[in-house]
Amino acid sequence: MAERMETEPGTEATARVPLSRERILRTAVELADRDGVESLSMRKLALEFGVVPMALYRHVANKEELLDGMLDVVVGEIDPPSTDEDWKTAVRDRILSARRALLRHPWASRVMETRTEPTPIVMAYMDSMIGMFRVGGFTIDLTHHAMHAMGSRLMGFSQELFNDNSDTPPEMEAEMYTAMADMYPSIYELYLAVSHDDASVVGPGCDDQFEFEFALDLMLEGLERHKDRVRKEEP
Amino acid sequence: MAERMETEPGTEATARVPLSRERILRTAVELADRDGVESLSMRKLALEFGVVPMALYRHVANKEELLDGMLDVVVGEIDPPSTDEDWKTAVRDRILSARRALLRHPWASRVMETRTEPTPIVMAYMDSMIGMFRVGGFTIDLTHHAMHAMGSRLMGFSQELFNDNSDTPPEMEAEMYTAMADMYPSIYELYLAVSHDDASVVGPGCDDQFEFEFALDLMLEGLERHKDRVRKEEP
DNA sequence: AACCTACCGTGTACGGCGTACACTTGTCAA
DNA sequence: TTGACAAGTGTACGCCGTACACGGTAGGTT
Repeated sequence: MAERMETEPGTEATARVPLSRERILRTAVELADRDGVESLSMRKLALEFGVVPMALYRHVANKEELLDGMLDVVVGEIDPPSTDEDWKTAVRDRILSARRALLRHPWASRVMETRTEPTPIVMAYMDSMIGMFRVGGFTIDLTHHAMHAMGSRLMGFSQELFNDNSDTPPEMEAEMYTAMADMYPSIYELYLAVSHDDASVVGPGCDDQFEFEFALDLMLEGLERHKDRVRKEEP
Repeated sequence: MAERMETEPGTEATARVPLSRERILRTAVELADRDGVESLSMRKLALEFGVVPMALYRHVANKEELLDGMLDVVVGEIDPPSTDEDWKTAVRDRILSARRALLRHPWASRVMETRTEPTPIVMAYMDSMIGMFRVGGFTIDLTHHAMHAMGSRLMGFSQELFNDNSDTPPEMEAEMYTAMADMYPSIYELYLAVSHDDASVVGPGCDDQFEFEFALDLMLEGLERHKDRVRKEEP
């Protein structure tokens, strides 16, 4: 229905917009954004096109390949590296761009975890990231360590370690925490500190973006020190 | 069959070892270790006990709760914090213990990603980790940032960023990389450096353990500097 | 005009999954 | 003896991914 184009107004003759790998991937991403990747099935996706499930298999080999393709769409949204900045801000900006892409598609990081082989597009992303360290003056060894060290941050996310998506209302959450004070004293103490420190954050809770950048800068500064150390040792 | 106990030799009278939440969780962990968590199903798990699938539901509410319980088993294998060391080595040791637990059960980190709410056991782990920073002299704010910064490392793993579990033999892998040299020059350069640097590593490839500790120490040193900086500012 | 050939979507079917719900069976206290 | 309760059973439902044989349609060749 939604996928028909009237060739002439008032005519019964209609033509489907033909399926294509691109269209399938884009729609799958939208569906996952809207309803969550868990509920994405080949059958529902086909329904979205008004088409029988097996029709999709002309364009993607199977569901795994569909997921790979969806990740490619997301990775494709990451900005290319800037060329007129020092390595540190260039890497920083790019990683924050990756993070933005993955926040737009919250399922993506979880799906990324399940992949065993990178697609060419992901490979290209890694490659250019390695290149950024290299032109920044990193030795190949330090670049290697840096890539490992950045770990998940390279893909623009780090565990939010239980993203606070609970469906409990805030006032009840406070109650819950005070009830836990005996059992988990340190968590409680941290909760108190964070929830009373409303100055820097809008409302109680923590500023994920700040935390992400804190960790990122910790790593970047550490890497910079390593780099300079190596420089001094081989004058 | 395997789950029967002969009460008397030669007698047909046999008694099942009764099901229990503990036994179910342990067996599920073994099954996931052996065949991968993807292929773990309630039906196969029941089969392992020679029991009908629905029997399991007397002991675990549903599959989600089963997975939660399995993670609890894994987290239960993490050593408790040592009390007679400085914070840095204590935190370091504990995280490496967590990493060992998660390497023993490679499915665990992936499943952890899919959880939305922590179990009490995971909460307790977090709590005691927070406590380690606190007794180490961290302010509550810095502790907060530290917990976020350690991110996945707190759970003992960081992305291995495409664990090299490919089923291609090593000699073909070399070929593959050289074929990719034009497309991904930086990856190729890195590959060359790593595969020729056999001195520190047994065989070509990279020493994941070394990389993990490199990143870990980068973070710990960065955190230490932050801590000392705060100290000096408020004498 | 007749026919061949590719391609692309269809229809049917299979085996596997999680789990709801009603049932039997075994155990033990009253 | 009975009756309650817990533990395991059997059946069934609605999902899922996808193998496989089929039909229709457009374009090129004869």
